[in-house]
Amino acid sequence: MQPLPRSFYDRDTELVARELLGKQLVHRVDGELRVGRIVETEAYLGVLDLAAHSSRGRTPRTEVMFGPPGHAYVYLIYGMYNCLNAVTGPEGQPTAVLFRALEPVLNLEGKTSGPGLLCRAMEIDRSLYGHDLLSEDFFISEPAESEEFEIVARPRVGVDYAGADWASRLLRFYIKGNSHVSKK
DNA sequence: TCATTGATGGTCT
DNA sequence: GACCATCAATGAG
Repeated sequence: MQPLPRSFYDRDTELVARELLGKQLVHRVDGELRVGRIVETEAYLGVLDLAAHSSRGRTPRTEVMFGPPGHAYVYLIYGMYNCLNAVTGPEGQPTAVLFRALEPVLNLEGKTSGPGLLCRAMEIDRSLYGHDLLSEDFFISEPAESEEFEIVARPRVGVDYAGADWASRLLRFYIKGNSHVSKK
């Protein structure tokens, strides 16, 4: 089990969002590995994407997205939940992929069918902001054995504020038929 | 099953 | 001061 190479993330964000499906998110906490299979993602396309935090400009919060790919963008939402993203694309292009749901593989307790819930189960919070995903305690890897699956594309969740054009784009991806996907 | 609402605090204006 | 890439509880039907 080893991290995906940085070149995996340094590509088109929509492609990375699709290819992250079926991969394994790994976090080592207190020497114990927590592992989940990624079953749902969303792509955020940067400065032009009015649903993306980075479209509001470079701020302390969005800073990491302007840096090199393969790093974690973690933010607090609604004062209660953390959300995890992987920074994608070349340095200077503030694009990222949001992790929306996992299928439990190892040492996960509680629900993982939502971006806030999966962070809670994986024990991911803002202390991991900017963390390199090519590290030995927090990374994404190929699964031990891969299964065949179909990908479904749908509009992203909770981004109506971005206007009809961006809110309706099919930038949410999930594994068809998987019971851990956050919403039908 | 669906629509509504409260919790709770960082971020940006 | 307004908004928010969420979730669970509530109540109506």
